[in-house]
Amino acid sequence: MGSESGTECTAAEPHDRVDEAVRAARFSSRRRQLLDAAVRVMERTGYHRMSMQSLADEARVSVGLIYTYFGGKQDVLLATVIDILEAFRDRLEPAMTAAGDDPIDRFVAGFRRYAEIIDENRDAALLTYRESRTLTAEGRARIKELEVTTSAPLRSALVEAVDAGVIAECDVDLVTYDALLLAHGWALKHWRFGGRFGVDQYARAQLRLLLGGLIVPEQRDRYARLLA
Amino acid sequence: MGSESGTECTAAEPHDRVDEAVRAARFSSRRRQLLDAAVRVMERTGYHRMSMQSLADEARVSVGLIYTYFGGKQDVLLATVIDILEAFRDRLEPAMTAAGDDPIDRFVAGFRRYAEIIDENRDAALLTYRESRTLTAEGRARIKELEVTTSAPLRSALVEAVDAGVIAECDVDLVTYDALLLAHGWALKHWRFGGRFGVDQYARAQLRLLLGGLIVPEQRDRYARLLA
Amino acid sequence: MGSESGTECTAAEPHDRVDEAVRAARFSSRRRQLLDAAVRVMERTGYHRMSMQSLADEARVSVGLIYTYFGGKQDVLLATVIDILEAFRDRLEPAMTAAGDDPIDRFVAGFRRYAEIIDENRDAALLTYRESRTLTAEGRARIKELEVTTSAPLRSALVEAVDAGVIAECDVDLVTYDALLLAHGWALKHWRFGGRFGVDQYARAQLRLLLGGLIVPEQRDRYARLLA
Amino acid sequence: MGSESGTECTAAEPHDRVDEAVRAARFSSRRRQLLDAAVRVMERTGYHRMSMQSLADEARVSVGLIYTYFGGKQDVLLATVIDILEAFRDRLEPAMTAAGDDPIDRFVAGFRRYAEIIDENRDAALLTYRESRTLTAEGRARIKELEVTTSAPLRSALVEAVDAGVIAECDVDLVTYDALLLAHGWALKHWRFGGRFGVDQYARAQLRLLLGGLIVPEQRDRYARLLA
DNA sequence: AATGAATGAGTATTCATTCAT
DNA sequence: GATGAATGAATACTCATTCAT
Repeated sequence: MGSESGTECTAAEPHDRVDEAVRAARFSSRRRQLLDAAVRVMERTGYHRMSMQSLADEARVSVGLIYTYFGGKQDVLLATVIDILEAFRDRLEPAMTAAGDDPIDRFVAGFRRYAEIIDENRDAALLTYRESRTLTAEGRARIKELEVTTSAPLRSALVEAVDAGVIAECDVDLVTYDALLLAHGWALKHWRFGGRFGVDQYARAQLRLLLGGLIVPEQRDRYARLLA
Repeated sequence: MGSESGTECTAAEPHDRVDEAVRAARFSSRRRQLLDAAVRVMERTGYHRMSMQSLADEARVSVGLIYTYFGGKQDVLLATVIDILEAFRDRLEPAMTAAGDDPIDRFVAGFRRYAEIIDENRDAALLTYRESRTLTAEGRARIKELEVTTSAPLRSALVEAVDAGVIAECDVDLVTYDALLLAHGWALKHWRFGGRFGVDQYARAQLRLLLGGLIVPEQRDRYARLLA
Repeated sequence: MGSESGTECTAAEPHDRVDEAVRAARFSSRRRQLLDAAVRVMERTGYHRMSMQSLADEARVSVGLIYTYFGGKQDVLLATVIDILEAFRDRLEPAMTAAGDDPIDRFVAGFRRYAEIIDENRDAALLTYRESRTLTAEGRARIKELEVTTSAPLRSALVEAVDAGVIAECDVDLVTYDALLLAHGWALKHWRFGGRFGVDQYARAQLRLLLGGLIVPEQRDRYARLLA
Repeated sequence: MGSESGTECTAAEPHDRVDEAVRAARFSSRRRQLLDAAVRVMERTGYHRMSMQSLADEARVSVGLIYTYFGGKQDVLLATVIDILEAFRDRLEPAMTAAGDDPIDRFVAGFRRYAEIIDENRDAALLTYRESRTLTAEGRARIKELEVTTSAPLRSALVEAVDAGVIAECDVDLVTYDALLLAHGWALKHWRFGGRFGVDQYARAQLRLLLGGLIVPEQRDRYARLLA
């Protein structure tokens, strides 16, 4: 607390700062632990069947502790969904940047990475669809915002491609959304297509469909490898 | 069944047949009444927040009566989802048949009708996505089956189109599924695109995307009106 | 419900009326049963320690049923307190009327009856004091109102006595309140005085104190039996 | 006690005595700080709604610290009530002594001071009534004892007055209790009379009532100023 | 067939208390 | 002495389901 020492206040501050940092780190790691447990439980049982007790058990903590880190059950859901969406956001751009300057290449890389992430978190990815109704209007608004942010890089690539005359004029918002929807389709219907092929093939097939009609005839040869 | 009539035994049979028919009709109409009420309540509150009491209130019956027509709350959900899917199934084929012999025309008509039905029952259409986890494995299996049946006409049209060499070789199951998914997209993101355009335009845009890359170059002129 | 019979609707109505009456009676008796149980439990444990389960057990019903008759735990408290106050209100006036026309006699009779009722429900009578803070502002307002209504006959008797010149000018509201307070004192300190004397003597002693200073010297002889 | 000092054994004693005094003072001041905070919180929310966290917040200490100074929540309540009663006890006698030798004058001074203290701590004064049920039998016994101690000076004055023939024979315990009860009435019904008059007037009115009937006719002139 | 009163298991949330630091 | 993170028992309230009428 506010120590009564007069001279050592300069030394006190960094100590407090460290203390605070340590505390913040502990707080974060607990939250992480709880969010991870929440995803696991919800994958097993869905949000509604998840009891706070089962979440506590999964995270190896007491029920009460959950309420130190989250406002309540619904807040756990919101935080979980946000956490997932942030993972998408944070991992999409690097993959696209690594793909070079060509907008189509970047779009393709982005879509692939997106599909891969979904494949890694198939059940988690579906929480957004399934439980959005459960959230408050505020929570839903927050999520819609994040969805827009997340999809921005894919959208930018499309805009560039249109500007460069590589793909035909089209409603980029709609196409971006279609891409995300088809990517989510992998999680939604994995029970049906999972046995038939892997994510890679799924992504390739969907990209062919998406881009097949969009890339202008003159550019088709250039992207033949995608359209084959 | 065991009616309490004692004296009219001989005349009973034909009478009972009529009775039975009347009874069956009443049974059906009550079920209809309840299913319609269920859809309305679930549109408002979702399945989990729907209490049997609120369902009874909406249908203007007593709670107890629901259990005469359904096995329980989950059974109401299953019946509701099945009811919706059956509506899809029953209304899809007529629309496609009316579109003539051309497989592409039939596919287009089918997709449009599908999108229209979704537009008419936007919230109901999403129940499938949202609440599938709630159902038992058996219920889910039943629904998957119905989905396949429902989509069969669209799939057939695609197969025909491939056989006729109008569209390129492709995974027809996947394309059929993509079509359904994009149609559902209208319900999923109505909040985003509903203000921008109507179902017709939405369907047209999605069809352009779907077919743009599939119709072989030689046939493009013929379907120019779709691809413009 | 709305029967489809056309001719017998005149017969239907009285039936419904009876039905409703029966239902209302059942409702009342259940409420009574629950309120009585609530008083018993609260006498034993106080309001805060009373769990809904213990209330249900005491009333020999299920927890859920309580919520059919009351809005919740706090509502049970409010209803209990109101019930007690209504008993006071309903039993006070008859006793006073029976005492004749003399305002002092009526006041004395009222105070005695009041003290008697308190003696019969010593713990219940204290709920008002103890738990008023627990109630909502609305509930408290309701109770204050009832307190005023209940004490009205006592107040009227005092006003009459002042008007008749039997007792000295004074703040009748305050004296009325003092009377009630001293009556409640019997419940509050029964542990202390209960062994020393009975309610009758308690009431007599308090009346002597209250009236001793109020009755004007000229009238003292007339009420000597009270002041002895 | 067993201090961890090892080297300074010989010099230890006087040093420890100082230490102990300092420690006791610190202990007392912390307790004071906590009791004051407790009164403030309970005035706001009542005992049951007061969480240990809110008490800690109010006192600007950690939850854990409370347990160093009190046995638990209920002990905080007991200590608070005792603290209040001790304040009454400690402030009553001086006021009465200052009033001189006349027993009536002393009683009047005592009652006035009592009412004043209640006015200063209206909510705290009610804790005794409201939460006595919450305490253990032991705690309640302790409080009853203190109440007797506190009221002793008032009682003595009455006894003297009776012995001096100034007031009529009466149950002094009861009258003492009535006096305290009427004084508490100020806190209990402040919402009703607080707007009408101040404590002074309240005390005067109640004293007139209490003494009006008790002071023997021959002495009335002498105390006319009280009975006017 | 229809009612709705009654049940009671299920569950989110709170909060006094402890204890490692 | 002091902290506050962690515990877990306690409990109000909900609601699917049953069943006597």
